[in-house]
Amino acid sequence: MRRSNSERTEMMRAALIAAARSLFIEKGYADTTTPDIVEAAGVTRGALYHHFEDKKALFAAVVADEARKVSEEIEAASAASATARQAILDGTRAYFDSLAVPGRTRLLLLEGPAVLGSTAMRQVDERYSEASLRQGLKELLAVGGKAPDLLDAFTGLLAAAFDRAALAIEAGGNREDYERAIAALIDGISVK
Amino acid sequence: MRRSNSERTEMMRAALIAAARSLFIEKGYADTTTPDIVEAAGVTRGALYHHFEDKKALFAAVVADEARKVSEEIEAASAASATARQAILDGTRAYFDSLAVPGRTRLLLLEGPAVLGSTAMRQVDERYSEASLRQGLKELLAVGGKAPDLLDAFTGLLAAAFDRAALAIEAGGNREDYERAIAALIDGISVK
DNA sequence: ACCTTTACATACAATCTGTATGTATGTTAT
DNA sequence: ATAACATACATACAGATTGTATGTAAAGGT
Repeated sequence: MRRSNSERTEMMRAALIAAARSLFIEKGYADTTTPDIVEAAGVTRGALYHHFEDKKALFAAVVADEARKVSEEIEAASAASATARQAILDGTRAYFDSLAVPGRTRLLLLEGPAVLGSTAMRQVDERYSEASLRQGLKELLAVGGKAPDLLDAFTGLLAAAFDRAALAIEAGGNREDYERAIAALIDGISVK
Repeated sequence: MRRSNSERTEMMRAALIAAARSLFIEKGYADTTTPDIVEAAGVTRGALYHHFEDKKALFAAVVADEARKVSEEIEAASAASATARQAILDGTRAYFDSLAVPGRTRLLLLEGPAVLGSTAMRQVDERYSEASLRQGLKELLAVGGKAPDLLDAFTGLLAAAFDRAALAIEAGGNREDYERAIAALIDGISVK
């Protein structure tokens, strides 16, 4: 079968990312070897090192893929919300749903920051999921007549709280409790 | 010089932990090799693998040491606080001070969860620093006449927020802003 | 003093990563 | 259409790292 180079590249990258994703989730970054990955993808290490600079770059591609999916699901869930408060709460629930996809917490919350560094990971987070949270909080503070000088701080702190909640829920915590606690935090900063 | 076996063990373990700590902070877990560590400690790999099961176990010992120090500093800072609210805020500031020690955020917040796993790391956190936060929140909710059914959730969420604040401060964020934001979160959940 | 156990050093085997090199397939220009 | 080139991928290799196995010296018990 004859395929163009761009088609070959696209398919090969997708195959390697899919195989790597599965193995990184199952065994973690350190315990996943490049021979493992290429065997799962049915190719050789030559293909991997042709399309990715190194193992870390492939991991970064996997993480970016997941972050984009999470972001899209949050946007879809909160786009039609009536109020700023409701948009944040809808987005929170969508975030929990999205992070409940097996392996995502490991990729995005545990291994990502360690392998890629906190600053690189923060940039990914800010570019994707934190952007909508910041917007929601901005409107919430505006509605409540509060100064927006702590907007950045609140955004970061709440994003971290969401992350922890997702991990706790995965570990068996009661999702309802965490949703109520987050609602309480949101309401606490929006009223004086 | 003649030393007892227990003395030898204690000194060797301390020397290995100190050397490993320095290197893990400087280069990270993956890029620190066991030859590096034993060379810095002035011994051979035989000593390392005699006292620790593997490289990960040595890392765990380093992390546990740091977590204990952080916990002690929080306890010392909040022991004499007048109110529950003040105890939490004093503890928060002590936490930021303690996490400002170079390398601690990397060890405790970034590499620890990834290398040791989130559950193992959570147990360390809960055993040490989160215990005092939970106690403070419990009193705070009691004083405010609020039900303690979300105590666990609030403890986890706020602990995560503290962690994020420590990372943000280290990355150049304004510490005052984060302390004010945290105070706002605390006050938000303590009043109705 | 002898024997056992513990502490540590040295030697070894099995991977794993990244690179260098070789080959086949696709692309472009004449 | 085919020569010339670029891209995609496979194979081969060198260096480094981990954990273990084995050997030696020091300590502890009887």
